[in-house]
Amino acid sequence: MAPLEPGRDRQVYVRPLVSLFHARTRSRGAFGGRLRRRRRAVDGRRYRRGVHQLPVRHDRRGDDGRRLARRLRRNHAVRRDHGGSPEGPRLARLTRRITPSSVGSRASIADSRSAFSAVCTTDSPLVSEAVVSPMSRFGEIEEGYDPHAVEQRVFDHWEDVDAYERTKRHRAEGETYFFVDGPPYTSGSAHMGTTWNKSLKDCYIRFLRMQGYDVTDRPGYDMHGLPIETRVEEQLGFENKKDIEAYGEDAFIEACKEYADEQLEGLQSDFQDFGVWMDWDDPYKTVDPEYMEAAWWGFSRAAERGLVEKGHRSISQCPRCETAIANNEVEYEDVSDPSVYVKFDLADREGSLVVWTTTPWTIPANTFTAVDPDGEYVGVRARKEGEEELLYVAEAKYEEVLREGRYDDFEVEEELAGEELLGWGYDHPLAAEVPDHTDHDGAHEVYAADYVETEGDGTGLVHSAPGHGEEDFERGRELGFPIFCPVGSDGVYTDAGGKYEGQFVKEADEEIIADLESKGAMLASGTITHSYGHCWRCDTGIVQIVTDQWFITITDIKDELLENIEDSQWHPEWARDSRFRDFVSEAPDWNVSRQRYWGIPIPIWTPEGRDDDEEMIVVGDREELAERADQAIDPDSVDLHKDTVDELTITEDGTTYTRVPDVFDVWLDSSVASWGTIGFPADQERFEELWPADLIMEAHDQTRGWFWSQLGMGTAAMGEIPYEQVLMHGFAQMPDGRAMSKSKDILVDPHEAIDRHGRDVMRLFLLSNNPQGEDMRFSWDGMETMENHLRTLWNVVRFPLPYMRLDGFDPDETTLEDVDSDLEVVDEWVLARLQSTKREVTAAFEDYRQDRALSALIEFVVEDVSRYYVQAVRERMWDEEESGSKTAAYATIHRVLREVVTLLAPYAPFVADELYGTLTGETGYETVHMEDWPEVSDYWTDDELEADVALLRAIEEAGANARQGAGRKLRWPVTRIVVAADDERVAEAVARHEDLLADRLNARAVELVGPGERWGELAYSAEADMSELGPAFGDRAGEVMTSLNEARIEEPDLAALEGAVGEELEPEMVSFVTETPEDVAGTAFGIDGDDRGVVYVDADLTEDIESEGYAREVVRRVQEMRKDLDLDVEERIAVEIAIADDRVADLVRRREELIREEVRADAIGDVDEGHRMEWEIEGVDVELAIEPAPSS
RNA sequence: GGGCCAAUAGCUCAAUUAGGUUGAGCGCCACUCUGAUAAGGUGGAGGCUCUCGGUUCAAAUCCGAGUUGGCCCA
Repeated sequence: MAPLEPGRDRQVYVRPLVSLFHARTRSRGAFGGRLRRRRRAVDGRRYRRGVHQLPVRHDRRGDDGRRLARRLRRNHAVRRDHGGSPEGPRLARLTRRITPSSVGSRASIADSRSAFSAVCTTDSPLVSEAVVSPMSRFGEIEEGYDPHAVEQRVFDHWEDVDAYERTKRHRAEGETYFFVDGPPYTSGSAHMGTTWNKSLKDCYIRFLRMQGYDVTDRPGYDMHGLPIETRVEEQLGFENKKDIEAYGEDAFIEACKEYADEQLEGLQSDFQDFGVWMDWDDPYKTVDPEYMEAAWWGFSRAAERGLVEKGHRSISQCPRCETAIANNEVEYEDVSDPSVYVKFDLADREGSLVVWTTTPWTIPANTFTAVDPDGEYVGVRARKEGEEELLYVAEAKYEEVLREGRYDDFEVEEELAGEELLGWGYDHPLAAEVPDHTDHDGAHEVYAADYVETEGDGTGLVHSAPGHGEEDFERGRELGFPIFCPVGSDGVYTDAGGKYEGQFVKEADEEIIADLESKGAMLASGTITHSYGHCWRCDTGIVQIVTDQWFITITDIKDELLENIEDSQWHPEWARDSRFRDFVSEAPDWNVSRQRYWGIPIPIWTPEGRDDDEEMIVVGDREELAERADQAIDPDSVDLHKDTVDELTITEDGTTYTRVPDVFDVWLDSSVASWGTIGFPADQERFEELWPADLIMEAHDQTRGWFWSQLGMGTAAMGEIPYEQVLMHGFAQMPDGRAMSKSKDILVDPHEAIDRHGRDVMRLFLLSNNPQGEDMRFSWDGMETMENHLRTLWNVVRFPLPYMRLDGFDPDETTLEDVDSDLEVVDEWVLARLQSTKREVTAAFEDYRQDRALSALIEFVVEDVSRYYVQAVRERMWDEEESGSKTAAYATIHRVLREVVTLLAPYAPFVADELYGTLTGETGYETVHMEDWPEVSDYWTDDELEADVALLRAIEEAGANARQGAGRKLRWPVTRIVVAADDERVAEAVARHEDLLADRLNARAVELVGPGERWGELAYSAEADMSELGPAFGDRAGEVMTSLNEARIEEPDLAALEGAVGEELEPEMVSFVTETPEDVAGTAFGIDGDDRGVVYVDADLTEDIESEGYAREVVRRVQEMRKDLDLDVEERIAVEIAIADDRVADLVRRREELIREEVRADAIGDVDEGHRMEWEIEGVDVELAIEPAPSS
């Protein structure tokens, strides 16, 4: 790692403090004997002040002025009125003294600020610095969290300090980490799924950088392929390939490039706008010659291994695009198609075979009929309209088939096994219409085939046309048949189609059905709705035809592929083991050729007049192309697209080779990303250093896509899987659980999410979702919640700043270690919680569960820091006197907040950076993203203390509950609370923190009933432990539990309980529960579901308590009236109190002193003018009036 | 039609590698607090843990069959 940037003397390095304390172990044991514990190292070493600080001073020069100016600008723009500031009395007082009458206008605020600073300089070096630089550490931050304002400022700041470049340089010497970006396809803008994907990538990259890695972060774009071609065709108003030819290949390719570039710009700016830090100046593009060369290289390696062949195969063809498409480009949707039952008349015997098909247009190419040799078939004698026939179908299907044929009646005449049908001959039903139909030896006979199901759809006899289907094709080849396919690449019958020549196949269906009917070959004809394959781009129904295509024969290396899978780790694991492996084992050879234009040209040259794979030349890179091509080309500047390379020929040994016209399947482009992204094969060095990828992360649709294509190419070319870790996330769904769909306009636009809540909030929400395999359901509520959490953090950071500023607290001069002896228990506790939070966050991150890490962090901020710690230390910070305790609180909260914003940085990079800047000023890095990931300190770890405070908090909570149960508001003191502790630990905690408990529960006294002791007036019942009762009582366990729950006994004694229940019990089976007397409210407290004791609140009223209670009621109302008048916190007033009830009036009078003090009243007496209100307090009418004191 | 994953409060999720009386946050309602205030506290309502079977003294959890949703394959 490189803490100091070479050549940058202005860099201040703050070494992470925690790391120095690894050797120290903090003293253990439950609360010792003193409230404040003194920390001492076990090894007995003492630590000198400041020894951990590298005293590198900041040298203000160069572009620093710019930063300063920017910060000044920012600071002044956000200054707010001090008058109503919630920063506490001390600050308000000071401010007022300086600017007695000028609060409000922006100019006067600026004045007041420097005046204020000047006053504070006498005893505060930090504040004196603030005169020079108002926006130094602890500069004021906005009163409310405004995501958009923060984000705009941080964008500016990043630009000003070159934050991204600086952060990368900062890690330049770190261990390399090779992340590969799965290239999004450049059509359309970023949707929520893409946004989630990039946010995840950004989050992990930032995390890895903070851990010290030099992370490869080159983004990529997938820019070739049919989707862009079809978009451009639409724009140009084209209908088919002939239009493209007419327009000109060169021009069309250029148009595609322009379109892709345009789309790329949109994506680039979106991703940058989301706060994603990747190398946007240098993305890899699949259309760049350097990248295309990587594909050529990979393909040529596969060819060297003998894995490239040209094959006559059955493929899915899009008749509009006139190209083969891969199986995984076929999309299935429900359509209505013909459903016909056709009779094939048997040649040498009575009767016909009945077959079923939804594609009548394939009947002309019928070559044989398939049966399941082990299946059961029947011959059925059927009658209709006086005519009689013998029909052969599967036994399981005959009733259904005959019903379809509307026969009057029928009977099974013959039962026979499938194998008995083998070899039966029949007549092609359209022999006359299609004269070129197959009629070779063995054609039109019955054969066995494993794709036949006697109980599936159809008749159990399968019409087989090897020219129109993969299975039929395979079987036809096995049988040694020539393949008959009378359909061209545009889905139109060729001359081999006879009568149907020139017709588009789907349109010929009708005529074929009519012809079959007129020949009496049609048993039944209807329609059916079923799912049928369509072109993924233009939605045209595909046709199965046989053409010549280029393949990578990955089935030859299937074992190697499956082995290589083992070298990758997937998160979640099942994605690899239950899903990817299945997909890979079933994957057929990869058809990589497309008869299109916008793609990487296949680098194969074949001898003129031949186009097979016998004597092909496969070119591996531009260098080789330049060497072998007949034409002169410059390898550095040659563009490798089709329009260029089609012209090139190669002549060797007297033979001239021409390029095959096809381009690659676009999936092949991204399959080479792991080396294409690092400039291989041109750049060997980086390849050696980085390859294979350490991590990739994409959504679950990529099992069939990029996860697979990379495995295929990596294995074919390199013999290895090109990635090690895979994080497979899910899809973004609508708030109601529907899939998002751009074409149906069902979506939540990330830009809208940003408009409503900002980038940090959106990222926080996205990243709070489980990234492993599960879909993310978008939720505006969830967004709102995240914004609230950030607001809480904002307020927490904002709270201590004014006090620190006033006291000139310098976290570098006064570190946590310096104030060790002044730390109070609550400080030690929050530091301990910080350690366990870091431990949890880091572990979750390393387990690829950043969502769990985030919730641990948020819980710490909201629950522990905001709701507890800040509450607990407020009064210490308000203290005007110098105090060790106050300084200790400063040091503590500073450490906590600084680490919290650091942990938050990967999630909410904007707000984390701004808060970090405020906390560290000029002494930190330019950006939080350069920080090291906070380490867990053993020294500050204290699991026992964490557990203890958890107990105290539980007691407090239960006490508040009991209070409410007793009907006594917190404002009214109670005489005492009684804590019945179940164990020694609870008793210790209470004993030591009686004052704290008394204070927080507003009790005059705290009594402790230790474990084993009993508090009088309590009854007991029992609670059953079902894990004990179950085995002991078997099926009566439930019944015994019920009687236990209902039992009431005076002593928590097993014998008494046995008496009450009438069963023999063991001590482990039950725990006793106290039943509170009526005049006392009790609430059980516990942790993690385990009861640890009970708090009782004695709500008995005494005159003294009533006196204080009523007085405080008056105080609160006066305070509210002060607020009505918008009085300054310090402003003195006069108060008039008129109470309708004499007794209450007397009680209140006893506490006049308290009232005067609390409401800052000089006098209690008559008020003439002023603010007057009537109140009802506990049923008593009270009239109050206040006015500002005449001369204060 | 097949494979994988998911299904627990209105919403988002927990429930500790192998069963033991279902929990949290957000939202909602009521009360409360009023020097973080577009906050804080307490309580409440809200669940045949998707359905049906099975194993077991005992199933949200294990097994089988379905239903719904998502992805993938045909």
